Amino acid sequence: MTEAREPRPEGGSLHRRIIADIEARILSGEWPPGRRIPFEHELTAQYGCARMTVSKALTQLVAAGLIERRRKAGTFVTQPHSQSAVLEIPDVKAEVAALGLPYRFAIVARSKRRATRADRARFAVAADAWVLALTCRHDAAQRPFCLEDRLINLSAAPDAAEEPFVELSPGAWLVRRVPWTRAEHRISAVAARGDVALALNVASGTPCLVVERRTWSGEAPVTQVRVIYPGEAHELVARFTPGQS
Amino acid sequence: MTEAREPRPEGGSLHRRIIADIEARILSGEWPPGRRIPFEHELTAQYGCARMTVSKALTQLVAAGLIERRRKAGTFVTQPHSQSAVLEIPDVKAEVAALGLPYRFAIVARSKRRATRADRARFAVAADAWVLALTCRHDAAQRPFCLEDRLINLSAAPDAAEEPFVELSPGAWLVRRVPWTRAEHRISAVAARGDVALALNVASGTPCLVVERRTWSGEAPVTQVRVIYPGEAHELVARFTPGQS
DNA sequence: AAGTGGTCTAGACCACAAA
DNA sequence: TTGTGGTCTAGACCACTTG
Repeated sequence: MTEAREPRPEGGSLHRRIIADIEARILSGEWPPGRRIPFEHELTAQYGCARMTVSKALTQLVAAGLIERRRKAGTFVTQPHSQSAVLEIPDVKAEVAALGLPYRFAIVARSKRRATRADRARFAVAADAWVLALTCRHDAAQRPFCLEDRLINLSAAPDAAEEPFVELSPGAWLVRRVPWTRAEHRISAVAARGDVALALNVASGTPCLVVERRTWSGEAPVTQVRVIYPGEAHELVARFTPGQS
Repeated sequence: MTEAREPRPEGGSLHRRIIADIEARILSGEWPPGRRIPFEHELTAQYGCARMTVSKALTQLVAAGLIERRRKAGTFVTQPHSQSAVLEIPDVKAEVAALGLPYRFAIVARSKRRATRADRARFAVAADAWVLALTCRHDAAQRPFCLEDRLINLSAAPDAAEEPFVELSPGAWLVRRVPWTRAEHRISAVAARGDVALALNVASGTPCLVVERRTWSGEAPVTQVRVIYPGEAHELVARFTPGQS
């Protein structure tokens, strides 16, 4: 049975207030890394609530990486080790729209073939697999915004072979069609050379930001893409606020 | 009272199995974006468990971004919009150690001053605030690995003024001393010029990867740092597996 | 051996949005 | 108005780890 209890006074639910309280003590330095925080039963008494409510709060703080829990020993503030941040990788169209510029894309090269040795170096597809190679230029305000060089594993996305990619760019089309379970991104800086410099309309040697993404569905590779952003203007932004739950 | 129930057969707790089941249906495409998934009371019946157990599972799937919940309407598979990935930003020392190379760092410039106009452009510190500007070169195997240009707000970290930064690099020292609540990272590509090219021992114009990080504690700025990695070799890696909870 | 966290139950009341 | 999710309770048993 549920007894009468006081109404929630302030910012939302009780377990959120517990989270906020503990988080504040950790972030202020009052509870430094390594320090044991009160046991569940102590917090239960302190907040006058059921154990499950405290447990819910602490579980979320574990997920946020602020605390660690060990049976019999207790709950401890984690030692900060490596920072992690959530990197948003938007669709190029959305990215251009966010700048308030008109967007356009065009397929500049297309080739359906059996995977070559070079293809297999980019992406672990079977030697005899059919792949679709696409090069796509994305424009913002009639100027080159980025160049996309993509390889699609046609056994994972057979429909791609017949798709003209008129309405949707290859990336947007794939994200709607093929569910993926794993992705890996690599970000690096390169100098634009030859065809790339030409397509992006920059001088050879111009530094460019490169985002390479591989996507799998289960164990099967789906696509590999290399997006090249010209010049020093483009920025990827990642933010992290610990315990934003 | 708790009735007898079957022992947990397979991979862990019941709510984890519920998570795995639903996740599998979403990732396989069986439940496409926008589709309503069973109500809590249906899942409760299906798994023969209490409502709270289902709720716990669904709450975690919300946190993972796989589903959205609307009162009275139900729970729906989210539309994929922008991909997000967790970017690990390790300490430089750990980064070099991971390559199996000997690590060393050296402070190459140090200046304590009141914030200049240029400093305030980098970071929103008060006009009369004391700041510590540091330039630090990190070496791997006796060769320049990256160049760190840092500004520390001395009102947030007063001890930094007297710290020689011999044992720990400024970044490692700060992470241990000053709790931070918010960080923002910007990643871009630039060409090495002048002093930077000299310090990194590369030709002028060499493309470099730049990671700029600003850190706050509450509303107060703590530090701003710009880390420049020379050449085309360095890569930042980010991975994403949806719903790894 | 004892005490911690991990998980689960069978209820309950409430807030909110859709019909 | 109605039915959904949001939150909470007061128990319970179990697993693990440490002393």
